[in-house]
Amino acid sequence: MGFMKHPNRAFKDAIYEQFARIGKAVSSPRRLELLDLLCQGPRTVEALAKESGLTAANASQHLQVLRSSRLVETEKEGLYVTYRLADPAVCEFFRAMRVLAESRLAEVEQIKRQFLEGREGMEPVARETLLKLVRQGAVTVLDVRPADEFKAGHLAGALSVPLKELKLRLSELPRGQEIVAYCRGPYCVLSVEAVGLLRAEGFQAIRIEEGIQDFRAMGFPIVMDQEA
Amino acid sequence: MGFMKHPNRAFKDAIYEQFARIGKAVSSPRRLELLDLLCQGPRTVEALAKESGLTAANASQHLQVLRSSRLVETEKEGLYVTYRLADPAVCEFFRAMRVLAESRLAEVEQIKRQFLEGREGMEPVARETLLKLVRQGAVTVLDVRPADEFKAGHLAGALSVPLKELKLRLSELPRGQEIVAYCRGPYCVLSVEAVGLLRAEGFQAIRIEEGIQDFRAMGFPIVMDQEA
DNA sequence: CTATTAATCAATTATTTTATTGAATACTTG
DNA sequence: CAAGTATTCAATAAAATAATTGATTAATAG
Repeated sequence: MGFMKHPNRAFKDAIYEQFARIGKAVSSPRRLELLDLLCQGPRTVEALAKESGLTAANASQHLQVLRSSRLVETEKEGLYVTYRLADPAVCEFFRAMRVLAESRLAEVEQIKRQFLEGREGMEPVARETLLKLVRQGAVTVLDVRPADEFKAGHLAGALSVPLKELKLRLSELPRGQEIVAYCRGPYCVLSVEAVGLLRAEGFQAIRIEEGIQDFRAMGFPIVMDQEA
Repeated sequence: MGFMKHPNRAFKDAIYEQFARIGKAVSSPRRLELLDLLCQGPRTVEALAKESGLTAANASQHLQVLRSSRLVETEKEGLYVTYRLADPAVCEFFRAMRVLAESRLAEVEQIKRQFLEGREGMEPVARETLLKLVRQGAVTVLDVRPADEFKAGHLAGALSVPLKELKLRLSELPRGQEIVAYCRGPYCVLSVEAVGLLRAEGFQAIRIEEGIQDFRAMGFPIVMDQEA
C-alpha cells in the first residue's frame, strides 16, 4: 500500500479545485465590478471598460476569466462582443457575497460613511417607512439609471429619469411631494448625485440605498420591458 | 479639474476591494476544503490539518487568511486553538457557491461520475422517492459521520453509526429493510464507503448525496444536541 | 525545571496573477 | 479594397500567493 491509500484525496482535490474556479473569478476587485455591472444587464466590452475605468485590453482579459469560470457568456454581434450573465443565479450569488461582506466586514460600512460624509440626507433614513411609502406609491419614485437598465427591469411605478437627463427634465417632477431616488444599489453613486442636484434645485429629495436586485430579493414588484 | 473628476472611483475601488476579500478567501481549493469542514462544526487546527491532508503550518496559514476575511473565528483553549465559522451565513454562502459550481461547471458532475465509476448503486437513485421515505421514516436512516458532528446537528430520526464503528455495530441494523446512509454531502466519501461495506455484508443499503446543510436548506427537521 | 505538543512565525522558493503595451484579428463601412 | 474600430492576443514586468522548512512561542504534564 502507500500511494493508493487515499484515492479519495485526488477526488477531493479535483472537486475543490472546481469550486475554487468560482472563487477565483470573484477574487479580483476589477472582476467584481464588471460582474456587478453585468448584473444590471448585458454590455459590450467597450461599455464595461468605460464604466469600470479599465483599458479595453484589461477589461477583455478579466471578462475572459469570468467566462472561463462560466459565470458569463458572450455573443458576437458584428463588431461588438456582448457579455452577459450566464444565469440569473450568478447575480444572486454576487448579491449573497455582497451581503456577506457587508455583514462581516465592518470596513464596508466605514467606507460608505466616509464617502457620504458631508452629503446630508444621503444616509439611510427611516428605511422601513420609506419602503412602505414606495410600496404604496405615496411618493414619486425616480429611477436614475440609464434608460436601457430601466427597461431591463425596474420598480413598478418608478419614473425613468437617467441622471444625465435629470437637469433637463426637472419640470416633470413634483415640487410639493417627496421624491425618492434609487439606482443600482448601495454602492452606486447615481442616486447620490441625483439627490444632490435635486436638493440644489429646491426639491424634496431623498435617496434609497436599494437597487433592483435588492428590490427583487425583497419581493417588490419588478417590471421588465421586452426581452427576458 | 482633472484629478478630482472622479472621487467616485476611489470609493468604488475601496468597496470592491472589500468584496474581493471574501472572494480571495474562497479562491483557494485548500481553504474551501477547510471551510467545508468548518461548516460541519468547530475544529482545532490539528484536526483540520489532518482531515485535509495539509501540514499544520500550511493549514494554520490558510486558516489565518480565512480569519482575516472574518469568515471564521478562533478561540484558544489551553494548548488548542479552535476555529469555527464566524456566522452560519458563511456556511450558507459556501453552499451557494457549491450549488453554483455544480450548475455552471459540467466538470463537477464529470469528476463525481468518474469517482463513482464501478461502485454500483452509489449514483443518485430516485432521489425524490427516497427523500419521501426518509421524511416518513419508512427506512432506516444512517448518519455515518463522526459522533460529534452528529451531535452538532443531524436529521431527525437518524441513527448515528460513525463509519469507523460500522463494522462492529452491524448487529444493530435491520436485515430486511432498506438502509439509507448519508454523510457530509455529495463530496464526502464516508457514505460511499459505508454503503460499500454494508453491501459486502449482505445488507440492502443505498447512499443519499445530501448532507446536513442540504437537508436544512430543503426544510427537513434537524435535531441539535447541546450547544448552538 | 524540562520535555512535549499545538500553533504560529519567518524566510525562502516556485508559481500564479495582474496591468501594461503594442500588435494582430475580425468585422463594418465607404 | 482600404480605413477604421472593437476585441483579442502575446509578451513583459511587477506583485501577490502558495507550500515548505525550520525556528519560536505558549501551554501542559511530569
